[in-house]
Amino acid sequence: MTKNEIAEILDEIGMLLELQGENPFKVRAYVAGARAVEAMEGADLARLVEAGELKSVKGIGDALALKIAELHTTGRLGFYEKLKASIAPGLLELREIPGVGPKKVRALHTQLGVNSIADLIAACNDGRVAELAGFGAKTQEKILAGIRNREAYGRRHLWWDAAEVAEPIVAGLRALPQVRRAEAAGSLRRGLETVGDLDFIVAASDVGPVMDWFTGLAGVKEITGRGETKASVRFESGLQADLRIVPEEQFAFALHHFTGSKDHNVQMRQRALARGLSLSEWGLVPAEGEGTVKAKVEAGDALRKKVAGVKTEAELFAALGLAFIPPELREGMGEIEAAERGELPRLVEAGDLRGAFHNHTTASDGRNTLIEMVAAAEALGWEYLGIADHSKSSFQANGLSEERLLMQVAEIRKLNESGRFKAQAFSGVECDILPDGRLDFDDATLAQLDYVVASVHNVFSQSEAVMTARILKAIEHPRTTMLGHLTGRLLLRREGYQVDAAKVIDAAIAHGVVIELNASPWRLELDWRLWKKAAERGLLCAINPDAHETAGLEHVRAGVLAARKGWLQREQILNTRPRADVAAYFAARRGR
DNA sequence: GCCGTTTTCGGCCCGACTGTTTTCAGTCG
Repeated sequence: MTKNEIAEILDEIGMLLELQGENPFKVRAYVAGARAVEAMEGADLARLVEAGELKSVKGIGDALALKIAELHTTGRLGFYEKLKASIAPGLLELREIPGVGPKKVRALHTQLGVNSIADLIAACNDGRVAELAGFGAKTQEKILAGIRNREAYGRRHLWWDAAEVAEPIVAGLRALPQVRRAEAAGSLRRGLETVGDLDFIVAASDVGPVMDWFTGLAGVKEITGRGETKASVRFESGLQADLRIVPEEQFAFALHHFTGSKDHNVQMRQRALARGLSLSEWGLVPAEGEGTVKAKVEAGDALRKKVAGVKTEAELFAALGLAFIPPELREGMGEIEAAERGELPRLVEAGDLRGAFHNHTTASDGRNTLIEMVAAAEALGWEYLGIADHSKSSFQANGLSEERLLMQVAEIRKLNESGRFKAQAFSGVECDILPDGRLDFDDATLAQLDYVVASVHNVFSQSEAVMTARILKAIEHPRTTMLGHLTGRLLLRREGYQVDAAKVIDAAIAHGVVIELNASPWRLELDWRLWKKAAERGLLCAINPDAHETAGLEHVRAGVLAARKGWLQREQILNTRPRADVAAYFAARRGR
C-alpha cells in the first residue's frame, strides 16, 4: 500500500475515533501520524518498515508504527476494518455540513437515530432536531441551509480567481481613513493552488466603518457573522471572506496567525512554549501564571513591552530565534527547522524570470499571433519567448503539421532577424507523446527546432504502469528538452492521469530533461509538494505559463508562487537564465 | 496516541463567534 493510501486511512481513523467521542488528543495523534507518513519518501517508508524503525519518525509511536507497518506490508488493518464496521457510513458525510462537528453528529445519531444526510433532513423537517439539548430552531435552520448549499459552500476556488477577488478588497481597505494596515492572509497569501476562503487582516483605529464597508461590498450575498473583531460574508460565487480587525500593536501577530497553515502555527506555538512563551494572534507573552495571552496583553503590564517590541512578522520570527519565513513556506513542512539553522533558500521571484518556453499562438489553438505574443513578452521585460504550439496529433487544438511547423520556424527566424523586438523568440513545439511513447514528429523535423516540450494529450485512461512507461520513453528521446504538464490535471475539474511521478523525476534527472512547472492556474504541476526533493537531487525546472493569449503570460505569477512553495531558487529554474545561456543550453542539448 | 536538557505521567495551541444558555459547549480556523 502506498504512503498516501496509508495516510488517508490514518486520517479516516482519526475522523471515526472523533465520532466515537474518543480523546481528542488520540484523534490528533492519528492525524499527525498521517502527516508524518505523507512527508516521507515512498522509499524511506519501505526502508523504515523493513528495519522496524518507524518509531524514529516524530509523531509515530509504538501503536502507529505497528498499524502503519501492517498497512504497508499487508494492505489491510484489522483495527481500521473493525472500527469502520462499527460506525454508520453516512455519519462521516454529516461532518461536511457547516456548523456540524463530531459532538453534534454524535448527539443526532444517538438521540435521534440519524445515520445519513437523508435522515437528518427528515429530522429537521419534523422539528425533532430543534428539540435536542444544545440545539435550537436556528441550528436546525442552519443545518438545512448547510445541506442545501453544501456543494457551493464546500467548493474551493482557484488561487487565481480568489486573488482577483481579494486584490481590490485589500486596496479598498487600505484606502479607508480608519485603516492603518491591511493584508490578505490565509491560503491565498501562502500561494496554495486552491483557496477555501479569503482572510483579511486589518489594523484600524475604528472598527465600525471598516466592517460596514466590508459587509456592504458588491457581490455580497449574505453576512454570515459579525462580532467585535470579526465579520464574515459570503459572495454570490459561494466564496466566503472573513475580515479581522485588530489594534495596530497586534497586527503582526494576527497576520502571522491567519497566514500559517494549521501545522505551521502549532509548531510555532510549541516552539514558543519551549521558550517559556505563549503565542497567539494577540501576542507573545510569558507562558507561566494565570490568564490568557489576550488578558495579559490587555493588562498592559511589563509583559506588554515584549509584545510592543514586535511590529513585523520578521521581528516575531526573530523573537523565537528564527529567520523570516516567507508565507509560501509556512506549511509546517520543515521550514521552522530550516529557519532555525539559517538554511532557508533565497526563493525565486517573479522578477527573476527572463522568459518562458511553453506558449501558443494562433498557429494552433492560441488567440494571439506570434508577433503579438513576442510584443507582450517584451512588454513584461522578458528577453525571450519560446513558442511551443501543438503538434499534428492534437487535431482538437489545431496542431501543426510538419509543413506548418517548419513555416513557423522560418517565420520566427525572420522575426528575430528583423530586429523588430529586443526580445527573441525561440522555436519550439509542444509535441504530443503518442500512446506508445513515441513523439509526434520524426527526428529530422524536431532537429529544426531550438527545443521540444513533450506532453501527453490523449488516452488518459492507461494504467499507471503503461502511462509511466509511455512518458519514460519520451524522456529518453534525445530530442526531448522538457516535459510538459506531468499528469494533465485540471484543478477542481479533473484528476490527472495515473503516473509514477518518482520514476519520471528520476528519469528526467538521469537524462538531463527539464520538467516544467506549468503555471496555468488550472494546472500548476509538477506539484509544488514534489519540487523540493526533486530539485535538491538535480531536477531543473522551467516555469511555463502555457499561455494561449498575451494575458496568459501573466500566469507565471501563479507559477512563481508554486515554485516558491517548492523551495525553488533562481538557479534551479532554466528561464531565469539570460538569453545567451538558454541558447547555449538548447544548443548543447541538440548536440548530444 | 505521542512525548520528555524541567517529566515515563500528565500534559497535549489558542481564541472568536454562535446559539444555546444564564455561564458555556461546540465549531471553526
